[in-house]
Amino acid sequence: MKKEYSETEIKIKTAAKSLFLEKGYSATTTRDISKESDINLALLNYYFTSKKKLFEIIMLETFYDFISKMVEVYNEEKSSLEEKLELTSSKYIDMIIAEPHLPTFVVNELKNNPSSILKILKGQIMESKLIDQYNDGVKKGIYKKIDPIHFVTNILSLIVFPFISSPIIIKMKKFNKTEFNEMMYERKKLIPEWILKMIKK
Amino acid sequence: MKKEYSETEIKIKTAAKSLFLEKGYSATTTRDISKESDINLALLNYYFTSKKKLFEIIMLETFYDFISKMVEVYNEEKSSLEEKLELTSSKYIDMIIAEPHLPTFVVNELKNNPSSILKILKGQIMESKLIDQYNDGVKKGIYKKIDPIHFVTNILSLIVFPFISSPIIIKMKKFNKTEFNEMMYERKKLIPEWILKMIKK
DNA sequence: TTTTTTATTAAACATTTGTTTAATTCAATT
DNA sequence: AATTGAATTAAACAAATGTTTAATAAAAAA
Repeated sequence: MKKEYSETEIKIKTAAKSLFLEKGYSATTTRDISKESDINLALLNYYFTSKKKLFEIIMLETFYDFISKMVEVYNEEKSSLEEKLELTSSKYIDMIIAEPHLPTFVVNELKNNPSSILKILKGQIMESKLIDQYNDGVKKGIYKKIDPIHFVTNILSLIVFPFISSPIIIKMKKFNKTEFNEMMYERKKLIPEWILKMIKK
Repeated sequence: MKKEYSETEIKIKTAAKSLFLEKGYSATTTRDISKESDINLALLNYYFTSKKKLFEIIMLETFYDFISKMVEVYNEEKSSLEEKLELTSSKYIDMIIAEPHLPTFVVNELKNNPSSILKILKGQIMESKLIDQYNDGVKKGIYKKIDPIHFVTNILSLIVFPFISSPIIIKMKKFNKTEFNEMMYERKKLIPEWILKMIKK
């Protein structure tokens, strides 16, 4: 599954990922990538055939990393539902603070590159331990009976959307970036509490 | 404030908006717009000076429409907090179902066109009647005391993010588009309930 | 060392793209 | 009807862009 990349290939991929994340596919030129990675323009096609192929590789890897963080936690055997919520919230907020362009990139370029990339998702989330635990709670009568897709959607919404809409939030609150990040750190604790309130009877 | 547009200008704007929404600024060419609107290529610059200027006009109008829906409801004098939540939820979900590319477009192109466009927001939301009502609830001891930015953020997150991540949801649940829309109709009722649970002590 | 393969480079190529020009058509005014 | 100004058009232009070529340098194999 994994490919061994040469030093040059890694330089190209690193620069390309950074640029694609920041500006998107169309606004990034092969010359941008060449300059940023400090490699000759022709090497891009020599190693990756085309800009599009290079993009697809990066897109796949990035999306996989993005989803894996969730899938891993959701399928833990030992931890409780509450702990899974806390871990997800904490890990995702840290990850996106480290790479703020990540969510916009993922959701934005996703609609163009559909099924092939999304195959990763197959069953990994909707058949996870977390969903089992949620359904158990429903059976026990402590959680409301609603399609678990809402549950999963709400978690991701509360974590990810604030980053996507950060320019709006920053403007509304006259925040600087640090203050915005502090707001997101606050949410690490708040989101699991909110989610529990939402599902409890 | 409002400009009177000729028939040709409207044709250009309509086509441009549709394409910008679907493909974004960079991936849309002036020849695309010319073809889609069935007007001569040169007329684009004749009426709108440049692709960029045309985009800025459309961006501003679209963002204004997007925000106004919220601002209007949030500043109603008569309605209760609960009613405002229900109206916002209902109106936004209808609006986005009618134009599914809207949220991705807004959040995506927003990071490039910052302050000038975001001026619209100034005070309109954080100093709205809704926030007053929220703060009243806090004073009365029925709502938890948390920065109202979380309140506002959560509303928008639960409404908008599912649309942005619709390809993921559709894949996870093996939905078709109609089924996805039905899920969103369900959320019209659910979101206000959830939000109330989140803020109540 | 010689040969062969791989990696790297500068230049060129063919399209695409945003914009402009100059001519023509159309509509309104005199 | 003649004139003026606006609207529309086809063609051209210059710059940008993805990709390829052909030559050279470096590394590996013989």
